[in-house]
Amino acid sequence: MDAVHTLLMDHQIKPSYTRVKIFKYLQEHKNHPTVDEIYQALTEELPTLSKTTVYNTLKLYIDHHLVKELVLKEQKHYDLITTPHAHFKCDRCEQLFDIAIEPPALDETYEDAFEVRDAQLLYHGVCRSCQRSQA
Amino acid sequence: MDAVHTLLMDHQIKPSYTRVKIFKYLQEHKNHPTVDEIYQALTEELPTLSKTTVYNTLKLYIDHHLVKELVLKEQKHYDLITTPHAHFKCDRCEQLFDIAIEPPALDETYEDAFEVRDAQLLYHGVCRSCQRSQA
DNA sequence: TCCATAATTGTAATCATTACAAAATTATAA
DNA sequence: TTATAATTTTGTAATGATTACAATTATGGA
Repeated sequence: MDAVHTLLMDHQIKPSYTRVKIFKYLQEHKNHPTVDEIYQALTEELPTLSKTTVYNTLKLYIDHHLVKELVLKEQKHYDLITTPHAHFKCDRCEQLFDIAIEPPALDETYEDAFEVRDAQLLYHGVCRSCQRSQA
Repeated sequence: MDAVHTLLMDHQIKPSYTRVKIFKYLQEHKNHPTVDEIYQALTEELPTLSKTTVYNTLKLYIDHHLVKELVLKEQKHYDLITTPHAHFKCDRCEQLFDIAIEPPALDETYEDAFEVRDAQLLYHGVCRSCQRSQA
């Protein structure tokens, strides 16, 4: 039995051929691939693969907390620069809240490898009033 | 003289009527508006305003570090869930690097107001090799 | 084998953003 | 002032990732 098979079954996901392939691709390519990269890479082995399937499968994994989506695409928002701070976005009401936390600075391990020009810290979840108004 | 006029001039930006209006809108609406919200709000006062102008003006302010762009829109990337960690994105070569820093937890001030389900910490800047290969 | 269910595909629609060229406005110099 | 140059603004079209959705295909059980 395949470890990926078992893992998917454990999460009530039927381990179809395509799903296993996509999962293994993620295991073997930890460089945060995009949908297009996954699609391009697998289309040789799976000539009938469609991009929609890649989207669907990733969504399935995300819903089951097997995969994380890295940079949420949404509209851009604009802010007059004040002090560094973070934001909380409610996934229900879509509201954006300011949070008075500064993104942590990079320590010595990284500070000569990367010249940081900006940092963004974004929390996601459910805000108070949406928690209350839940059925 | 208007304070916004002076501020823009200080940053070598000609304070045109439209530019001042957009800047003041941001000052008076700190709720992180989108391009569309700015456009919709100002289109009454400035009936000939175009969305392109809003985009252009914001880009100008961003380049002069007067305004910050809040959630960068780009392709989504996918990552198998491991431990919480941060990322560094090089603005030159577009590469994405893992950073072993955990996004800070929300303290007592916020913890009963927000139910956090996810946090993303993203650094932007220039990576080592791009710093070296600069003219 | 037949049927029901689920998985996969492909095309079209959506929508924020960008490119670009034309038009309008403003500044400059004679 | 007038002509000319430079800049700002506009509007339309293109781009490109993502989603909607209906059609097709595969799968597993009776």
